[in-house]
Amino acid sequence: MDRALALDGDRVRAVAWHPEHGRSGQVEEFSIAALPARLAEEPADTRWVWADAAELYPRLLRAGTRVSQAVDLRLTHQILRRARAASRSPMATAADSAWDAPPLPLDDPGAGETLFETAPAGSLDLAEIIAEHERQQHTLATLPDPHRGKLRLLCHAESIGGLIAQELNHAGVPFSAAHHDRQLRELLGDPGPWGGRPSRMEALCQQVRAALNSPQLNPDSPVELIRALRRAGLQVTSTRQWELEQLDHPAIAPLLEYKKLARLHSANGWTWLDTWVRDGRFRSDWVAGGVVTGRWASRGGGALQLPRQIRSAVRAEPGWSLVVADAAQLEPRVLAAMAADEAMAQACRGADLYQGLVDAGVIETRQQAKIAVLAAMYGSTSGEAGALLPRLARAYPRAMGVVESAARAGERGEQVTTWLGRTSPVPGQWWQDAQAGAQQPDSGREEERRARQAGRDWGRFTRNFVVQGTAAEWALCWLGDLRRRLSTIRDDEGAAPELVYFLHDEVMVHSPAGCADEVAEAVRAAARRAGELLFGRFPIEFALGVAVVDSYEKAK
DNA sequence: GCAGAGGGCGCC
DNA sequence: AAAAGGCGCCCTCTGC
Repeated sequence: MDRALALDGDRVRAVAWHPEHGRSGQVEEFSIAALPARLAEEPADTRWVWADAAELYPRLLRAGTRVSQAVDLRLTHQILRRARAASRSPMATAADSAWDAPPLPLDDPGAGETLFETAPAGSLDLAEIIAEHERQQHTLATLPDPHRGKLRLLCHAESIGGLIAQELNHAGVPFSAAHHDRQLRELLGDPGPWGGRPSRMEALCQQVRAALNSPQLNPDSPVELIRALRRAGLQVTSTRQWELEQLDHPAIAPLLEYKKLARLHSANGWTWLDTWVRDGRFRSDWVAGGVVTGRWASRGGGALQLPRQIRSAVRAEPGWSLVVADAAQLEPRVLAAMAADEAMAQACRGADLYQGLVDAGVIETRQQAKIAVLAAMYGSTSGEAGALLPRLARAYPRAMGVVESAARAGERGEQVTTWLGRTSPVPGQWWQDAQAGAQQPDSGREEERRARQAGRDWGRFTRNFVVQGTAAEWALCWLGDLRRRLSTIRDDEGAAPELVYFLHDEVMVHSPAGCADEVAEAVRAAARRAGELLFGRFPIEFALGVAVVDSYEKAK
């Protein structure tokens, strides 16, 4: 049984909704404060339906209440809306005019194509929630097989992801501010007295100024820096690390060191620590489905870019462990499975796919295998990568066929879909303009070049979209199934493990030390389940690295 | 004084 | 030497 919830000020309205009979029962109304108790009365298999997990779930979590499942209408809408619009998507074959009915209440009038391009819409009332849910369920129910099953799985997993994002926000990553502070002082020196440069950075800055004979130089300004370097006789076109590394000059070593520290200072220095770390937890705002490909995003704190340099400050609490797991070479494995490429799947058997390619005699060295595989998924064609691609194409024509045809579709401006049915956006106006420009009677070589370039660029995007997006689907299923398994694990004292971090193909669980091994096994079991959910009996292995550690730095 | 663009770099 | 997908965030600089 579904039960829809709507928030209206500090009141909650709820009504039961049966998937086959439509709405049923009386509308109840109660205060927001009574919601946790009301949820606790409901059978555990109730599927809640709400506009958006971010609206209600944080309050429930603060009140100590968790829900096992809840349809997130916003996330589901996002998937279905774009799928419906795509000409070659599974949705296109569904005879469903209901989905064409615009504008849906979740849409902000005048907004761009995706809901995420706009500020969060206001909350929906109960009638709107029921109507939206009915439309979504109807759309899903009328799809032909196998799209129905796949898209249902995707929407379900996405909604669970919406819950998990809020649960991660609530939990936070265990983080030792004292340890981080010690590390900052070691690397950067003492913090500047009035927000100035820390002492080691200041010393390096002076060295650079002296070596370049530019006493006023601000090394944070690329314009000033290029000017000063040129004055010193160095022909530079940018201040990028790789370009500076090529130069032979006494200013370069301290400059590179300075830039490294400046990055640490601005991105994860004391200001960051004060802003994002509180009570021993680093808290960001996770955004499930925040990226077009289905990957997650984060708002604030740079949760998805936590530098390796500072990961030693991520520490389990005393008596607890971190169970850190990452999926090895997830994207090429996903590609092998979605292409049903048995030869490539054979090379995936083992912890190291790249070595698998070497052992299969496809490519000579592991390094070359890595370059070739990344090139296949990202669409690079030049240099060493380009030269290696024909080897892959000969050995694994099915897998290469999948990414090649996705690229060709993108070059034509068409949309592509992931394995479960997430659809890529249409190229923007700039792309249409470039194509139209080359069609004009007076268009010249420059216009044609631009159109071809835009086509190739979009082809690289769609090529990567199918792989990155399907990998995100695998990871979402992995995460969702792991969450279910964790809910039954406790140590001898009744303490429960909790998910605290998710990074595309990597998860972290903060677990009582006494059940950490059980958690590690759950992580492995969830990965196997994710593979089955997506690819059924197709024999593809998703190798995991799993570590039980006290600090994140020891995980890899 | 603020918004947005671009450079640069961290993560996958 | 630069290349090849997806991001977020900080800094500087520009333009209003």
